[in-house]
Parts: sequence; C-alpha cells; structure tokens
Amino acid sequence: MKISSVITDTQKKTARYAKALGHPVRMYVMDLLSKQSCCYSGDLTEELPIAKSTLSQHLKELKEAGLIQGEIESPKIKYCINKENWAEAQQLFKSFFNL
Amino acid sequence: MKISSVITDTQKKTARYAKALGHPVRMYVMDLLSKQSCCYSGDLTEELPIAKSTLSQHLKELKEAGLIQGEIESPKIKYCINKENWAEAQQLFKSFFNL
DNA sequence: ATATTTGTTCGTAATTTAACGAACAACAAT
DNA sequence: ATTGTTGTTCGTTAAATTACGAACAAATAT
Repeated sequence: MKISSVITDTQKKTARYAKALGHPVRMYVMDLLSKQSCCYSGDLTEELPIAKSTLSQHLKELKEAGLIQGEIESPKIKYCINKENWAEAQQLFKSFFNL
Repeated sequence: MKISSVITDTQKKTARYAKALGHPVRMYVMDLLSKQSCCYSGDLTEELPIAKSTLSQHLKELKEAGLIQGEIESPKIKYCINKENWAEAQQLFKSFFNL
C-alpha cells in the first residue's frame, strides 16, 4: 500500500484524527474536553453506560491519536486535552471544510 | 441506561461523519470533492494505487455515510458531493471545533 | 454479434475494532 | 498490615474493516 505517493501528509493526518473521533463515546469525551479541557476518568465511567475497561480502551485510543493526555492525581487520573494537537486538528478540519 | 441517553444525536452524527472520513483514501476523495464537487470514479482509479474493487468499497462507504452520491453517465459514473449532508457535516465540525 | 470499457459484487483472508469481566497494580486510608 | 479506590491490562469473543483478484453486469463501440 504505497498511498504515500498520491495522498498528502495533511490528508493522512486529518484522516488519523477523524478516525479517532469516529466513535460516539470518543466523540462524547472530546466534546466534553473541548468545553472544559479536563475531566476525571471516573466521572466518565459514571456517566457512560460502558464497562470501565472499555472506556479505558477508548481513552487509550484518543491518547495514541494525540488528542488527550493523562495526568496522575492519585488515586485518580485527570484527562486533559492535548492543546497543541487539538489546535492542529482544528486547523486541519477548518481547512478541510473550508471554514 | 443506554448510550442514547447520554450521548447526543449530534455527537453520534458527528462521529458517523468522522468515521467515514477516517481513512486516507476517503479523506483524499472528499478533499478533492470539496474543491471541485464532482469527479469520475475512473480518474480516481488511475490516481490511487489501490484496486478498483477497493476504491469501489470506499466510495460505497462515503455514499452510505451520505457524503457523496453517484450519477450514471454511461459508461462512467460521476461522483458528486452530497451538498446537503456536506453542509451538515461542515456545521457539525464547525461547532465541535468551535470554529 | 462481439468486443471493450466501466464499475460493482463475490469470495476470501488478514487485521483491527469493540466489548466484557476478571485479574492486577498503584496508591490512600484505616 | 489490611482494606478500598481507581484505572489499566489480560484473555476472550464477535463483528467490522481493509484489501485483493476474479467474476459479473451494463452500456458503448466495433
């Protein structure tokens, strides 16, 4: 798969962010974080009707996509938006959608 | 407690569009269509280093997500952006990213 | 009538995603 | 030292995704 020749890095980056946002739970989390920038994983577990292990997986994906980062506040973990990458995603989608 | 009770329709819709855009090939196609609104499937086959059957699958997904629609211009098929849904997606991401 | 062009569908295979409960690790509180 | 809280990791399962070539269908061109 030599997509690299035709598809630009920008398109690949945008697709990567889109993929991370392509699930209702992850969209919910990012929607929340875009408004308050931080939240506790425990709060999400209470709100969302999914197993904590499932939530953990979704948070991991958002982390790997670079959209969030976790800060340890024992015994809790505070999840915050990754401002730098969030700004990048913002810019990418802004351009993509001609906003 | 179902997902439907916590996660809004807006979030689900946005996630659905995001998912459709979450692949480099589909991002490439939509990026093109956002600029010229229509294109021939055959042109894409030439440009992209993937089998035509694979491309067909990706186009089908974009169609099912409501982002594009095909018009028969025998023997070719002209793919066009679905303006109504594209506008919706634009709006959804605009709100989501606070643009 | 036959061949060509165009794109979808079929059959298949490998990989990824999504979900759960159980087990585990880290740390606080008792 | 033991208990409780919090969240990750493990093991498993089912379903979806991605990809390909071959076969097919529809329409045009020869």
